[in-house]
Amino acid sequence: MEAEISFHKFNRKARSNHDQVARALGIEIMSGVYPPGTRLPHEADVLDRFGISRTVLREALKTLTAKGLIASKSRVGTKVLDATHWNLFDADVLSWKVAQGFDEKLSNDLAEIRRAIEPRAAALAAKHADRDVIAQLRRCIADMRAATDSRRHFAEADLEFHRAVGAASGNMLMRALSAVIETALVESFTLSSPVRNLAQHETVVRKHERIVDAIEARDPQAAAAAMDAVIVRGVRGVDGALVT
Amino acid sequence: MEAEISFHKFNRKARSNHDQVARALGIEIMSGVYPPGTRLPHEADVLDRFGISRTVLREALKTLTAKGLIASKSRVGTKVLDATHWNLFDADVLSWKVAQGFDEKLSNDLAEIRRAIEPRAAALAAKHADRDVIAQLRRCIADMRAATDSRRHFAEADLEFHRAVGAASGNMLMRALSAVIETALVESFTLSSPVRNLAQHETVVRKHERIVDAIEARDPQAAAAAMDAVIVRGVRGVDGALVT
DNA sequence: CCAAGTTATTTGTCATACGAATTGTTGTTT
DNA sequence: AAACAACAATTCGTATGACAAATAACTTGG
Repeated sequence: MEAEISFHKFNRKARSNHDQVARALGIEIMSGVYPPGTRLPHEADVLDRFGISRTVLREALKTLTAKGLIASKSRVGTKVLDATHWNLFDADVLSWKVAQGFDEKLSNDLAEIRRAIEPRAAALAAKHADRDVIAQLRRCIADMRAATDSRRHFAEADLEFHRAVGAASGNMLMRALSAVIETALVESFTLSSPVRNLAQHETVVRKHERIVDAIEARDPQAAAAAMDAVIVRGVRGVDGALVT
Repeated sequence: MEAEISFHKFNRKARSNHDQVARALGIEIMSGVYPPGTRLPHEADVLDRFGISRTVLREALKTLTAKGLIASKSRVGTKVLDATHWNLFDADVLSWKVAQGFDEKLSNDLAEIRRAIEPRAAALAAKHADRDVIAQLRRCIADMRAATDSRRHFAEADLEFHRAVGAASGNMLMRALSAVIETALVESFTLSSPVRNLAQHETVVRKHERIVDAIEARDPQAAAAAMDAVIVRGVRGVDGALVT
């Protein structure tokens, strides 16, 4: 029980009790501690382990069920579902996945999705972006340029830009998708944080600027191309891998 | 007698109590009965309304919280979150959204996402699809061709094909995304089910066949183009709107 | 040996009580 | 009178114990 307490302290957001339990179990499922098809320990055991009441555990399990990780049946127990059922586009699930291990495969998969979604979002934004949206994008660029001090600050400004483009697409689904993906990327930086020099910093900012220029010029194809360049650069770059 | 009353409310899975409550509240939130920022009724009122215990309600609310629809704080109550927080790529949430009203906007948004994701998934599949995957895709085609009796059968075979392509991409995230989107499309058919004649049926099947041909020929660009053609045809087609 | 009924186990639901947190109120002080 | 601080009320969070429902495993009669 003491071990669990110390584990909880690593939780950044010390939220309510069942959220911590859900996160702990979620990460363990991702890690393969409980492979798909197997059963979780009985309620009593988990209760003992975390030192919580049954109410809390059941709410945690309900959260995991809602996110597609597990399914409970009477008598047979709660078993871990196949990975195909996991809601990977849930911010929490993706966060757990990243926390469990941000390997190259996941990194590539994320990049593929980005290359599929974001250029099209930029193209859509170019079609019907009003002055306010463009001003907002410019502000994001300014924030990126100003964020020379901390790598985390830059990542957050970058995230904000890409989220804004997703929102500017006018497509609810694209906005949601961009938001989840960018959040996962930012979380991954907290694990592995390579260094970045100032010259590259300015280069990356310029590349983002070209996206806004294309959107303002109402040139969908150019916007898409500029966005794709930013993502590809991020993927292949030795330094800023996955940065943009 | 009473089994046929609801379209797909209890049609799908007459699951446990809290799932029904969660679904009911979820659809109401989508419908704007409780706009973002406002508070849900007090626990006591909802308890009364559904005639359930507090445990069930709390598990239902926990489910909605896990899907990003609501957030609870002590003393202030549980309030509906802004639509930006909703996990639209959760199968349930998307299903509720479709059940609430499948308007043209949502239809277009879905098509945009499909045009972004699926061609790239097909291209990836063309890069590294083995014999088994191709055989599976051929089987899906055969199912589609055979499904001349019921419109629903055809939709399900179609769904299976697109899901298989998503899986064949080798990208976990794309597979998950395709699965959610296609499921939402199939659900939308249960609401509006236009008619389809045999000639068009065969045309659509042929178009799908071209995708598999391109994948088998390991031609990513052709695969992407063929997939895009299928989706665009579905969007613009007078008859099979959104069918694929 | 088989089949139908029984039992045991595990999740699902209910009911009640108390704790924690926050906000509105009220009383005190300046 | 105004500002501040202590308090109370309200609402969610957690704990606890009991019972219901469902089903896998067992038992028993044929």
